[in-house]
Amino acid sequence: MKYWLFKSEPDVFSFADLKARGKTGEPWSGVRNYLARNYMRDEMSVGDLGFFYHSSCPEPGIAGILKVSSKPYPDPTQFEVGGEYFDEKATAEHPRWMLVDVQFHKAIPRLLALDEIRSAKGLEDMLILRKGNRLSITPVAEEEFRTVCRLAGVQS
DNA sequence: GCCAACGTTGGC
DNA sequence: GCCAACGTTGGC
Repeated sequence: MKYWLFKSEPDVFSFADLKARGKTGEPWSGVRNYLARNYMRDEMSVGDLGFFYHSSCPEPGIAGILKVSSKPYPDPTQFEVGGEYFDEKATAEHPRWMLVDVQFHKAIPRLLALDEIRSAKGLEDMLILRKGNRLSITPVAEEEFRTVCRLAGVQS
């Protein structure tokens, strides 16, 4: 089992939105970065857990816990002609972008704010804190996962 | 709105 | 294959 951090702008799609999807979950579509794609395509397994991180908003931080709920499959938005995520070089035979579905796993009692993450002992190496880090999906070490859960008051 | 970081693009 | 220019991200 691996652990991850998924970034999303809550104005666009928030942890509450994911929770509202219930067991249906949500395709993590629109990722157009190769490293983030590779994480989904090559390294994720059904049942992996991840933090849902709110970015570009008044209160950036970890808002909840999600679960990877599907195997990787082609991101359908790459085929939507005229759509925001259309990729003219992608074909059904050779899709360029792969994604997984995620679903709500567990609420956390309160948002763990970015500045708390930054000042917490044991979280110094989290990739989200790296200056200029723009990856929308980053791996999280098991120790880091447990530390965040403890700080956020989650039984893990 | 600013600015630093950094991935991508495209000319050579 | 190099590298400058450009666009995007994201915290502040």
